[in-house]
Amino acid sequence: MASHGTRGRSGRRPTLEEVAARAGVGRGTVSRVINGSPRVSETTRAAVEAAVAELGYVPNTAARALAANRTDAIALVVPEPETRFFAEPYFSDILRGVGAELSDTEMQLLLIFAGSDRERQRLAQYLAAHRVDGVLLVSVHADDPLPDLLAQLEIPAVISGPRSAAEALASVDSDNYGGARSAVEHLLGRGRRTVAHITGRLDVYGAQRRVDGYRAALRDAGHPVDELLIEPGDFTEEGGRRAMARLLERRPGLDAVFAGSDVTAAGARQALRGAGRRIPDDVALVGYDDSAIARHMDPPLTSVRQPIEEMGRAMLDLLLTDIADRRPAVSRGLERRHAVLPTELVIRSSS
Amino acid sequence: MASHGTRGRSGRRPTLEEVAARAGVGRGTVSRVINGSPRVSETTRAAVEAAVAELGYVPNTAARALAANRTDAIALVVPEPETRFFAEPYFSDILRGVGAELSDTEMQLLLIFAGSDRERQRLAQYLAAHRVDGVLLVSVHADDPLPDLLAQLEIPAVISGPRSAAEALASVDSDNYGGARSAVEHLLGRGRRTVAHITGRLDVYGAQRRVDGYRAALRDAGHPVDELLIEPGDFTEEGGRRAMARLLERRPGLDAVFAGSDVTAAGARQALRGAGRRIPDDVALVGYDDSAIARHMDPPLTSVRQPIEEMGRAMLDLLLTDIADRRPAVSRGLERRHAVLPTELVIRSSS
DNA sequence: AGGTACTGTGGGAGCGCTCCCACAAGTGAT
DNA sequence: ATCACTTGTGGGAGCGCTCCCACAGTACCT
Repeated sequence: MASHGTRGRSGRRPTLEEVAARAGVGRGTVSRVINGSPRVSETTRAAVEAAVAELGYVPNTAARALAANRTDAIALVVPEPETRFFAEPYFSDILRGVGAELSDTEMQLLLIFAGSDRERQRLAQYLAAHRVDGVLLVSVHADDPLPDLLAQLEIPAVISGPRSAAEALASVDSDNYGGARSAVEHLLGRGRRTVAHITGRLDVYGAQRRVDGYRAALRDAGHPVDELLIEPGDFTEEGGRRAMARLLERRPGLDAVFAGSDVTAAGARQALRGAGRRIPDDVALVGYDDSAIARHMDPPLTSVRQPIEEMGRAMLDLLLTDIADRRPAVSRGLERRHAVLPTELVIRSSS
Repeated sequence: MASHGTRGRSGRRPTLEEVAARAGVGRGTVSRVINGSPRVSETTRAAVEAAVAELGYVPNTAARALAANRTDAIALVVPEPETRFFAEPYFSDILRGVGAELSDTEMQLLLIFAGSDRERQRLAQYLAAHRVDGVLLVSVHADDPLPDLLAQLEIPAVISGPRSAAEALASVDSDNYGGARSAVEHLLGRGRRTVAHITGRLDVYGAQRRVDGYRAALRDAGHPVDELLIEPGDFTEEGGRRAMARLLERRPGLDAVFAGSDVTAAGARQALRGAGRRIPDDVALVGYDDSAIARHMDPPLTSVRQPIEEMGRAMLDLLLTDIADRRPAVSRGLERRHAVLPTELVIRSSS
């Protein structure tokens, strides 16, 4: 945090032109040095750099933005109220990943909440003004109009968790299919014969993929898929409790449950306890997310971990590429614009 | 989120000039309408507004910033690693207050972490580039160079929790003195005779003020201040435990403790339990912050609540005033540049 | 009638950059 | 020697605003 050069003398900040005069070169040359163009001789570069240091020159962002038509800023848009943002570690993990990756850059990250209608209105205005070069979108519901707005405005964007298999935006996701698969394979591997699944909200694409993974694991192991062992949940504790109750009624002989989330698993656990089932002795239980709940449950819950921080990093990478290519939000080509990161099964004593 | 006018037709955004042409007026007039100048006739204003709506005009922020030499953005600077930011409700409450107050404004809020040296470096660069019109500073340590940098760059700033009685920056604080006072008065009012105080870190000004309040309450009630009843802590649980142990050794007859924070109180509670003292029967306990810890302690902890969200609001108000006055970080006049907000004693069963 | 003041308006100048064209100087093939 | 590139450099034009001066028009005094 050293103070630079002669800055402050006059209160006015030095301009490119002044640096150029001081270094005895033209304006264009200083600009090239500042922006790291290779087309500058070593001697000239050194002279310019000296002048920059002496004057304490810092480029004027507004002027640059105006001339170059870019802002060097991107937004992380959270279409949720702030409370959820702070409550769920998911967001802070994403933020950490993005932040880490961003620190190598000149880019500025803006955090924008769009939970209320009011905030959404502001966001729309903000995007229309093109105040950011790109957008990172986390936790988007299937019917959210935000992606369309982005596409219409031709703003590069990356979404975490595609809304469907045909997601038009670039996306980053964890391998929901593979994660579910590994969970079920693990249960079968431990000798469980009747594995039930409490799903997440099925309007969430990731939840669908988990069901697919569940089915595939059973099929590949030679088990028929019993549709009555699949019960829809909604990611909530109460939903997990109810779903588990129904499953126990329909298939009292089940000996394992794969829940769509840790919270759901917590609900299921209560219902199991209520029915006098012991975990894992009578029924093995596996959750999804590897959240704090999983670690603190009694017994500690086996769960599928997603590399959330890495997902944040991957999102940023994709976005910066798009921005560099000046590509709009909707993919034109069909390149690898959907990154899928591997999950990891964290085995604890519930299974 | 309605889409505006004919925007998108060409991919290019309309400019002021185009709006002017459409409305049949000059560039200056459109600018006046956009910026809400009163010096425009009703008819003209209506015509311009119609043209703006038809073209879907949105001002170019960069051009405005360049011409007007302002950014319409302010930063909330957190000189802590992100982890603490998410862990402590203090920050999110401040953020909520600021956000609420800001939504009436055109201003943009940036959240900047400056926990690591690397991040601090970036921040310094950022501020030097004058990319924000003002800065909100939370949780600043006494020896932090940031306030000086702000003053030197002549950037308006408001600090939460002044660093001393002679704080040069505008500041917002809660009434630490009064809060401590009310806590001690409460204890005396319940018939306690020997009230100890475990302080916070005494290099934090607020902690000093709490000691002052503690002393004043005793004096005004006609109790002599026993210096051996004042034991320095450091806001941590371990510190509270140790301080309590020392107090019990020196003054085994004490019947009440006012702790500098809830966390400290939690530590004190352990030491008291360990020494076989019952709370509140043998020793009454009062904390500070009214955090989640206070509510979940056994027994629930009486604590001093600070209106944090309101503090955020107040900070923003002060800052916006300063920005409007184009005043630098250091106060020139001696107006009411130090807001102090009242605290509230939340009485629970620990006292 | 002439002055004075105020209101509303148009448009020039300029904010500090980037982009790009022009051009000088050097390099090597013909 | 000529031509064809390449490399490094200077500086004009222009990005889309705000600021401010100039001026027309109206109103109200002398």
